[in-house]
Amino acid sequence: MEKEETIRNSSVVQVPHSSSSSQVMLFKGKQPMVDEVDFFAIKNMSPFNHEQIEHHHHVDTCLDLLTKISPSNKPDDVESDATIKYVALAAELHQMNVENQHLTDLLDRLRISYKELEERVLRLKQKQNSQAKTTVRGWISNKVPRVVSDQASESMMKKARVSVRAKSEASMISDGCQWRKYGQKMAKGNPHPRAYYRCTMGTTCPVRKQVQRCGNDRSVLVTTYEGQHDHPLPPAAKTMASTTTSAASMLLSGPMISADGFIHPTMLESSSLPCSHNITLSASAPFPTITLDLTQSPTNNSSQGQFSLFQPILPQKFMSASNILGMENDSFVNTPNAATTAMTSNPEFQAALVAAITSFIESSSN
DNA sequence: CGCCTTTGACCGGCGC
DNA sequence: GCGCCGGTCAAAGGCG
Repeated sequence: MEKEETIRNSSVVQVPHSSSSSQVMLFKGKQPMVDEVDFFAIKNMSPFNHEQIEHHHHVDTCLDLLTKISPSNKPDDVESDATIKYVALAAELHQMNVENQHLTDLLDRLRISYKELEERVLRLKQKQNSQAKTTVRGWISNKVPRVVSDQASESMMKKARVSVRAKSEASMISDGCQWRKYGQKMAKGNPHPRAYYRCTMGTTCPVRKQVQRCGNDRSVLVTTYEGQHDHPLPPAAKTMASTTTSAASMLLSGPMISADGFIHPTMLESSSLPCSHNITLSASAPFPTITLDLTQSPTNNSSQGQFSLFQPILPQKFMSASNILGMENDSFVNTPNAATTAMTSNPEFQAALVAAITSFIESSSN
């Protein structure tokens, strides 16, 4: 009750930011007129480091919503409509705060897991080196499991796939890119053919995608993306590229790799990640695949669930996942490694991605 | 004519 | 070694 009262008596204003996104600031008590707000003063009042706010672009998730306020500062009736919106926003911010805590915990566990895996790889390398020295002419038996090299890891990164499941009657979802079909095959276990496309927006672009209807549900179109674009993209395509690239990076960044060195798709499932049912992982050979399931949503149903990906409404929705991470810029597609590194280093990525997708689906249903 | 799709052939990886 | 399978190639044909 105390928390709810606190939220009701809090106000939120949009604060212009240097980037394309805007900041949401929460104020205690009566909502100030925007003209009266001294943003620098507000930032200085924040219990958080000023520079931290500037760099993280998501101060909203860090605000303390539990602070008590004086009853004399309740908003009056004239402001009730706006207050309702503020309350909704404040509640959302609080929810994000909780999710942030969950993800922080998850990140801690992943760090531990990564550390253990790193040590294991190191031990295996040392063991392999010692074996090579003791073998005639350094010959290594192919019976000895080979340690994945850095080059192999890089190759694996390129081979990582992001699969998007969406309800659609169209033969192909619109994702803002230009594609050329170069093959079609019948895949085992699915009565529907699988079509192969390559990106034609760049002469040397390595990005490919496969489109196939789900064998169990014909209304579900499964689009699998592979590779990273090597050319500038239009905004709609950029949002998709950033989403799939970061999803692939998330896939390979370690969440599903445990201390024993093997991939465990169930790790995310058992984690505290919110909405984890929307993201599934496949460790099946030869390529690791992350699946973003857009067919299942609390507000989704069979009659409203059909949509085309990246209609005009979508860029903003997916952009929110990029914006919240402060990486919405043109250089992104040309610096995938840096971008994905930045993205995976941010524990809020998964929640932002899921939130963006969920938000889009909800918008499509309305 | 250029670009696209179609479709059978071909290739390489993998399991038996 | 062989067959299966996924993925790609490239010739042929369609379309604007």
